[in-house]
Amino acid sequence: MHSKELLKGTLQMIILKLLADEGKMYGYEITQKVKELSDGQMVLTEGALYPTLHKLEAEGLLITEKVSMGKRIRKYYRLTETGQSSVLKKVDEFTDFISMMSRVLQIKPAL
Amino acid sequence: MHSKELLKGTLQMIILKLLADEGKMYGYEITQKVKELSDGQMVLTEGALYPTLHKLEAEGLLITEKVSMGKRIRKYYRLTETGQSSVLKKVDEFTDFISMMSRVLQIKPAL
DNA sequence: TTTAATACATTAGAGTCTTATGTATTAGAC
DNA sequence: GTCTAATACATAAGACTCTAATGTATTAAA
Repeated sequence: MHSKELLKGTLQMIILKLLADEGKMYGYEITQKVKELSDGQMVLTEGALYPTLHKLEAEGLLITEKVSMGKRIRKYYRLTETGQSSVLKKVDEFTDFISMMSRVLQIKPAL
Repeated sequence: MHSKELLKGTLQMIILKLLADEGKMYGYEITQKVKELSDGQMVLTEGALYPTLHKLEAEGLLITEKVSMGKRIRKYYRLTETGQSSVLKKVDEFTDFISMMSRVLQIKPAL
């Protein structure tokens, strides 16, 4: 399945939505959760994930907290208030996008 | 609504699906049909449309037919057999994408 | 007669992702 | 005990797709 192009523009929303549901997560945990929820269909690459996390942090949607697990460091991410309102907006936009696409393609996707 | 990033990767499919439904169309007609079906929400720009049409033609999914309307020339596009089977595959991939995203985001979009 | 719509097209640049590469720790298999 | 896979972070070059800008030309309508 090379529907990878369809994933463009969804990564920010996925990260934000997962954090909204889970409270706080670290990068690697996000990749595993996405893999689990999609039954292995969707695999986030680090080259996409980390730059996106850093960007969302720089934009003030996320804040970080470093936690030492022995010698290994985990960087937990959490939504800011701005981030919380942003999730709602992005998910709404996505459902609007789906219904628009269904109309343009003239299909009725069964969920 | 800046959900424009979500549109990435959907243009080829939209063009192919419209041609599958309509038989043959010319570029400008496609932009108008998309605008109509999406109630003005989706506007194809020429910079995206024409390169994509040319690419699909080069890949053998479309064939063209030039028709003179007085002094103006219209270039009609039509699916090849390869194009026809490609549409089915791409639309299937899109519905799979939607159901996968619904699971990952843990939402139930109402259509 | 001038503006908007029709109709084609190209190009520079932006944004997002993939692929490749790098470092280091920890758990488990043999 | 040692090697491999999994865990955990990160950056960088390049590909791909789109936007915004620009260009040419015809036709309909105000």
